[in-house]
Amino acid sequence: MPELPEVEVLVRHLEPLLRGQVIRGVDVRRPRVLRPSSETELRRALVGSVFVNLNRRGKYLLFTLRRAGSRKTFPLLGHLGMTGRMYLLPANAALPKHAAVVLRFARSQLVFEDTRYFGRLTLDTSAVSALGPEPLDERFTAHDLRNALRRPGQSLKVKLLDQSLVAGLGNIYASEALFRARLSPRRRADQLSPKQAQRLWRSLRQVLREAIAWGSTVRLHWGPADGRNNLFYYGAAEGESGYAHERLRVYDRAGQPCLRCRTAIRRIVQGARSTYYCPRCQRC
DNA sequence: CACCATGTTCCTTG
DNA sequence: CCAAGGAACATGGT
Repeated sequence: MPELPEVEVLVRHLEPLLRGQVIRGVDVRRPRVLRPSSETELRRALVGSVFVNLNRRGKYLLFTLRRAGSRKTFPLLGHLGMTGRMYLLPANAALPKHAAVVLRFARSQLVFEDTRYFGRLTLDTSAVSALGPEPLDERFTAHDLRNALRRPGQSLKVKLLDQSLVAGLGNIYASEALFRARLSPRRRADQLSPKQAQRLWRSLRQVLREAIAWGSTVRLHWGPADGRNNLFYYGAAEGESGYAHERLRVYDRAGQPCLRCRTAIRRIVQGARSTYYCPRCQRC
């Protein structure tokens, strides 16, 4: 469930459900996702603690908890990796095949499910300090973006995925933002004019904001993965049939006509990952 | 069997 | 020392 918008929507959804919940038990089925925390470490910190709040930073979930009878709070860091999901189930519900960690409450349980186990749930929050600015923060300006892209010379697309420059963009929204800004993903990042940087800045924020707005209004499927792709990137809402990629204008549309000029969308590989773009609209 | 997949980190190569 | 590229992690879909 990864990029920034999905995490944001998940955080908004989960926060009111978690606040005040007391953790009675911790069930670790895949210790790998705790890295570098250990199972005993996590259990000792969490059992008896209560959820205070939940925030997002980049693609990370930041839980704040408090030990019973204490005023001091401590953080718990989550990351969904490529295939992670988090949701509440009734206390006695059966767990999915790829449940990685389960936090048990009196009447419900928080399930962290992750088929590929690339995600994390850990007491180590150090990764957050390496993140660049929040793209939707009002303090993040077009000038900041231009400076971030300035340093070495690399393609725009690859740079946008660098979480230390801007936090939260992933492979899908990086392509989408470049399409809207009409900038080539292959273009060197370090020589954008102020005007182009401004365009990219606006596009990037627009793409992320629209995705959050969309995910907030549609009824999403919060339960266990049912074998299909439940990402809201693809417009898969509960009770909806079909998976039209309507929301995405270029991603995964190789060979299809550009929505702006009808030229065939092209797929290239950059940094070992797929990039989609319109060779006509997105010139250097 | 082949290739692809929303992410991050570590290692090698130049 | 730095940047770029690749592999690894692990599972599933087409």
